[in-house]
Amino acid sequence: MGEVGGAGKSMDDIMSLCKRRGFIYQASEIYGGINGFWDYGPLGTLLKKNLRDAWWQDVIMTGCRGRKGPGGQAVRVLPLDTCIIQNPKVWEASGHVGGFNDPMVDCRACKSRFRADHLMVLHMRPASVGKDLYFSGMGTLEDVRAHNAKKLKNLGEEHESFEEYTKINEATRALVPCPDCGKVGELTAPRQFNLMFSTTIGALGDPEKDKAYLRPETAQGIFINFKNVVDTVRVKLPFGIGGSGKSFRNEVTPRNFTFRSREFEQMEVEFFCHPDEAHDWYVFWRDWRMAWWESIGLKGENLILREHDADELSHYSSGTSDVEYRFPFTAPGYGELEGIANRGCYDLTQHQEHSGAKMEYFDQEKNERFVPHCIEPAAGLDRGVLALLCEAYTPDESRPSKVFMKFHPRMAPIKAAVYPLVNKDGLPEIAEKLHGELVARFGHLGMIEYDAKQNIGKRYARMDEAGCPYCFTIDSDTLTDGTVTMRDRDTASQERIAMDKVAGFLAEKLAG
RNA sequence: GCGGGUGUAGCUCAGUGGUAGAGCGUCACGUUGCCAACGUGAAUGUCGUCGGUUCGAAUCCGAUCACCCGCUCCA
Repeated sequence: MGEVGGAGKSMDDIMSLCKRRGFIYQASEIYGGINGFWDYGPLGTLLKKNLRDAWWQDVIMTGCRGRKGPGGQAVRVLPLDTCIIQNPKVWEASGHVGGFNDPMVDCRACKSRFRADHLMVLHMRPASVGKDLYFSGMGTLEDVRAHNAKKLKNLGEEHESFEEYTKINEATRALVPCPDCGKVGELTAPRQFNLMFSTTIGALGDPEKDKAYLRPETAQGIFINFKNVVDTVRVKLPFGIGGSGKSFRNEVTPRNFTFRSREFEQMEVEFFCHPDEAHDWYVFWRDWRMAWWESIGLKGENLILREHDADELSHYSSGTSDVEYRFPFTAPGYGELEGIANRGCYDLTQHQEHSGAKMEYFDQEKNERFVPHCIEPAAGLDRGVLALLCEAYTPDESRPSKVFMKFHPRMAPIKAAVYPLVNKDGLPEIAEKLHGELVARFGHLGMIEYDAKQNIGKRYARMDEAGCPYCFTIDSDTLTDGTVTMRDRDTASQERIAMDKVAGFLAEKLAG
């Protein structure tokens, strides 16, 4: 059954439309699927491309669409395309290898989580009790005894064993109490949490010795090339480096359609500046990124900019905001589309320490040497696509399709459709000519549909579900006065416009 | 990872042990000509997968996979 979210839309209905119209398919579907992976169909691929292209155009190619920076200067962002696989030391420096590599144990009852190799189990069989007793805690034997002091008070000093939870067999684990809540049998088996996908380099590679990782974020590729860019491109601080690409995370629980996928695409910028300017640039990027998502059709109360509380911030960040969208499955809450973080000099410093390469920037005018600070606007492309799909989905009982996809024209996979009202009387020839002209001019932006089959209502209805914003229909009047019917998706209204004005009309609408 | 639910045609679903179904969509032909119209016809299925019970399984049992929901997780 469809769960109706805050936006009043059913995720089940959206998913079924995505399949039906070729937006998104389950990956490896004919083999039963694969958890956490999704493929894009023809329309979905175009939608995703349009969103990615808009980001490239607006962020990289036109420097925030010409918006002035906090000091009134033009914003410069350079493109970069780095490898999914890098030297594993990159991920040691970034902190992705390490902390989360240890086996963990969860308590199902109180939800506490413990390092399995720190969790110790004390096994006793006191004569006074005559059966097996188990106690748990962290640290040394003394620590565990102290932790369980009350219970151990009258049980003496003798014990059968004292060992790591990881060394204990499954049957015995069921008898061990949680060190926090004391409930027995609620602890899970030790589990390895490694959110990075690993792979082996070389056809004869050793799985351990030649181990490498698929990147969990594109950002590190930018940091490790910071010096290259500074040294080989005539560029001065402040400036950004950005790009888009696939990243991979072994999510504990892939969920919510494409929202939390194990393979996903990011659009990230690292914007480098003087430490004193970092906060102003953070505010700039935060506000502009919010405005950008609004500009492509995510508006109103479904989109919010949320500043992180102090206790949410990473230890190195002095400010982080999320652009969040209220998806049907998060409502009344929100899900993150993009995080804008003031990361200080953390990343460059980490790489400087781990690699030994100097990450300092020398400002000749001020004769000042420093490690730049960095603002990171990091967006999820697939999440953006999902938000566009959810936002566009518009139930409408009054129209034949019962639903239409209200994409912003700039995002729409199909930009326009050209139809002869009837498939005779010379109309197809005129329609095909107009179609050809529109393809030549707008084909690089999206599909231009042509269809002469079936009645016109059916063709309009199909375009409603595909989210095509404008249909142009050639009829017998076109032969005499040169006008065509422009049918608007959102209002289903019709208007006659001169055929030679169609391209100009479309150009204006698609500009965004 | 835990708990609950679901899985039959492209989509929505019916089918509780005995020949695989419906509506919509798709395609063809005819008619019509500005909103899935009408008529006629057609194509489309590893019944999620594997195994078991049975003379016989979409149906009963077990395992497994996938998706949805609630917790958890999201460095």
